[in-house]
Amino acid sequence: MLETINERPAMPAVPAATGSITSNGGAQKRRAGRPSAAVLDKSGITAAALELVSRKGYEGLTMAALARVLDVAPSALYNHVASKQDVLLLVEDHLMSLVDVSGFGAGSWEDAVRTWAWSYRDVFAEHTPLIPVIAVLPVTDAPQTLAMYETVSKGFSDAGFPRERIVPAIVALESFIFGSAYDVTAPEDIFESGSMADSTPHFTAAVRSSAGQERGRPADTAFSLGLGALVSGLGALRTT
Amino acid sequence: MLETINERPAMPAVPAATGSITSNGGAQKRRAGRPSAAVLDKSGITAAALELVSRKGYEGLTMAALARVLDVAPSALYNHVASKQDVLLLVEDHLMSLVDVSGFGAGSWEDAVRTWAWSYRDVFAEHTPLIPVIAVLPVTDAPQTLAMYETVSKGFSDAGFPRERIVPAIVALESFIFGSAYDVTAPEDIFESGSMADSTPHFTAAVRSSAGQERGRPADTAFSLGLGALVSGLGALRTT
DNA sequence: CCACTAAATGAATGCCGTTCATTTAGTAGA
DNA sequence: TCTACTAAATGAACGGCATTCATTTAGTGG
Repeated sequence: MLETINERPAMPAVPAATGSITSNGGAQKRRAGRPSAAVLDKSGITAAALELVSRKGYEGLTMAALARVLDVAPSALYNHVASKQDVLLLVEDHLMSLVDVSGFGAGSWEDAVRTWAWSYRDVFAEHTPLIPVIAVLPVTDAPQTLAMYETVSKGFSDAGFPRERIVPAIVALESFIFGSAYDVTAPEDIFESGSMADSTPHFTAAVRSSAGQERGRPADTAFSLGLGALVSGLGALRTT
Repeated sequence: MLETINERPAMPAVPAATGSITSNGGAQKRRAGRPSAAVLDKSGITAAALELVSRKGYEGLTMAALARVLDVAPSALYNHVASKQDVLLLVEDHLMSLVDVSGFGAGSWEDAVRTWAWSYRDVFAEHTPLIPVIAVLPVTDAPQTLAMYETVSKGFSDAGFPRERIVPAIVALESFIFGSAYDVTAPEDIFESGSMADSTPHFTAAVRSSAGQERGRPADTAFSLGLGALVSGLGALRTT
């Protein structure tokens, strides 16, 4: 019965951004002698990178293309970011503000986790090239990411999780979410065994059988199944 | 009590390879006029790529470097593979033969899944750049991968899984495994919130608390926790 | 010995991220 | 108003990358 309590939440998985790209957080200290009309700043670079990605995908996100969008020479970008990796970090942190954490503090812990997990997966399914970046990104450099973790941690704590289990539980859920985000991008026929079908009878039968019965995308079925297992398994760790 | 039944299996996670790199499966049809002493073939390219990766990592795996290892001009590689992506595919499929599926058919379904999952994660934790490749790789082109799926599918089927649930269950486990493989590569201090610690009290407390109590790598704790939840949750789908 | 062919060659191409000496243009203080 | 200072933009260059292609090399069946 896992799937019946684990349907996708009805709320939009990707609600309006809570963190808009307006400024770089006041970190920029205006000092003597500085020209007032800087063409570039981190928030502008972030916005341009996001627009470029949505139009051309991540292969289209090059420093040259980014500079062209901003009507600037490629080398000018290096006055504001240290590397292309830095640009990816900016984008990644912004995306974290799109993840829906509104369920924490509102309803049950289970519902909150499900809403969070679905929207988290949906956001990064569109941005899988950033997933390797996240794995290496120290949260210090990523205020929006840190804000998300704070909200989620509080939600777990309030739900009765022992403090020392909170981080491992979140990490386990995130691992599942990132892997599932890749899964969304897989071609539909990825499991067609083709000419070797004869030598893999069990697998071929399983593939055919699941393909027949599916409502919606295969990736959604697997995500729903795994998320249900994780929510009930991890939920059992609560002490209250 | 999840963790007590979910300890890492005592068996070596990465046993001796069952599939050695010896030939290209007899796919090469010798025809009239062909010179007998070809310097290159797919298995040789795979072995060289693997050696290169283990010595220099994936940044070191370039077509030029690969050609140098094989004592050949870079362009010569293109007589045997269509692209660098093709090389990655060859490597990826070989790695699948290193995943330990010996538990299926031997002990309980739970133990078999745990052994498989730990070794699967361990193999790809050393090869995270291949994870995006797997997501797009049709199994047709990957005989070792297909062989693994066949063994695992049979294991699930014999354990009493309804046919239509087998593929989604495997996909859910794999998603968790891939995400967890990234987690292994994360720096230890990735969650140090640094100067922003004051504004994230719950998260900071959770991080400190888990860091204190950990036996072994943090990634292992999270993997153990999530795997336990998945195994018990998915195991409940069995009908016998 | 010839005709054929798989395979290796090496030069060239185009794109990439990045560097750096130089120029531009605004501002604060005299 | 002039001068000194500085952040930011410039454009040419660099080295590395995957990939292409006309050409050469060297075995083999007829």
